[in-house]
Amino acid sequence: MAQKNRLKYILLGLLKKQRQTGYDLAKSFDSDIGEFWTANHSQIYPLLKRMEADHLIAHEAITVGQKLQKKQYYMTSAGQQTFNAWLKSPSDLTGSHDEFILKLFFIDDPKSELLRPMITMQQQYHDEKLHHLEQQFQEKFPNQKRIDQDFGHSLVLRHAIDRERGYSNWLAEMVKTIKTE
Amino acid sequence: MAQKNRLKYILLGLLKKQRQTGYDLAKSFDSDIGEFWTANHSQIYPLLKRMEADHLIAHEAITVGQKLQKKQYYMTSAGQQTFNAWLKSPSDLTGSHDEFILKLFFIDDPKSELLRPMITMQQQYHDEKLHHLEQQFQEKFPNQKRIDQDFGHSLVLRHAIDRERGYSNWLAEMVKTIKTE
DNA sequence: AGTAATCATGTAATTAATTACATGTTTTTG
DNA sequence: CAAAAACATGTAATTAATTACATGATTACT
Repeated sequence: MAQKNRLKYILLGLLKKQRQTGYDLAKSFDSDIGEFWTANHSQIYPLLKRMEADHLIAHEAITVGQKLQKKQYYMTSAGQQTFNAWLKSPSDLTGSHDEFILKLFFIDDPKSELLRPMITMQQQYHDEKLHHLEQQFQEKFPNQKRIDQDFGHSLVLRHAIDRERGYSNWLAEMVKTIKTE
Repeated sequence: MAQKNRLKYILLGLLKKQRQTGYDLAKSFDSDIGEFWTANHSQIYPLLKRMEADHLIAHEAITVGQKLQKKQYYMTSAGQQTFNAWLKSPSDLTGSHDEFILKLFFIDDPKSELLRPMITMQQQYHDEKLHHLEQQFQEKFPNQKRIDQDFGHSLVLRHAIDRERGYSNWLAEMVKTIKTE
């Protein structure tokens, strides 16, 4: 790929909240931000180096225990600026790649016997996903105070929930459509 | 990137409908399939060669006019099998990358003055997109007959429209939320 | 005290995808 | 008929991202 390197901005955004190590940053993709973006440590470590060379971030070496060396990264003011500029820039919307939709596109026969099992599988996935997201929201935002503290995150989660509901409804509608056909 | 090479299956799916050239295939991404996937000719031509080497497709050379050489690609039975196996396989859902959502995630202050212009921009984009998609649907599927002929495509378009409506509603809700805050 | 899990950081090989470079033919339009 | 637009096919350079390889330290558990 030769994408837009959005990971750079994610790392900046995460470092803005608190200084942390590459390991910590990588972990974020297992939890909160992982809900809608992926990255692994082998991509993160080299990128952090590059970003430091570009003076967007810097690090402080910390020794833990006897020998273990940690690198606490933090944002520079140049990084701040770059990040803010990104927030204000127009967003690229061409990245939505839903493989199921893609498959569906190629089913030209409404009576195809492939359709029903495909939809069932998808329903299962999205139901689970919806349930998971709702749980996440309750866990992370049980009250208004928490929402105000991490507003963007709450909006994104809410959006994800909305999206899953829409998806589920659409799948259910589809089942009805092919049932009568 | 090292993605799942879904383009391979797209090309197979398109060739299944009719034999065509790499140029024709590339053009598909400017119209119908371009609604939700991107690819350019410099990616397509080499991939077609590789797929032919793998015996998923084959081509027939056609001379147009005096000199122009076209390559009409078509699916082999092995290609058919590969394509069908893909349709039946579980779909990878990790590819949804909405940059706006990503930005939103990092706005932790509900009173941030960045929020409103960001949303306005996004609303404009999605309203246009919605309008475009609705037009597309009317153009391509004016009656039930057309829908039955290209069922999957109609479902996908309908889904895209649904999604845009959901997105617009969510954005509108968000505006209300930040207005009162 | 031993061991498993987690913390912590990197590199190498491969593949996917974008942008730019490069060339020539045929058809349409003024 | 000349020019522009569209047809047609490729390669090169670069960047992004995944998977696998590689190593070692610290903490938690039994």
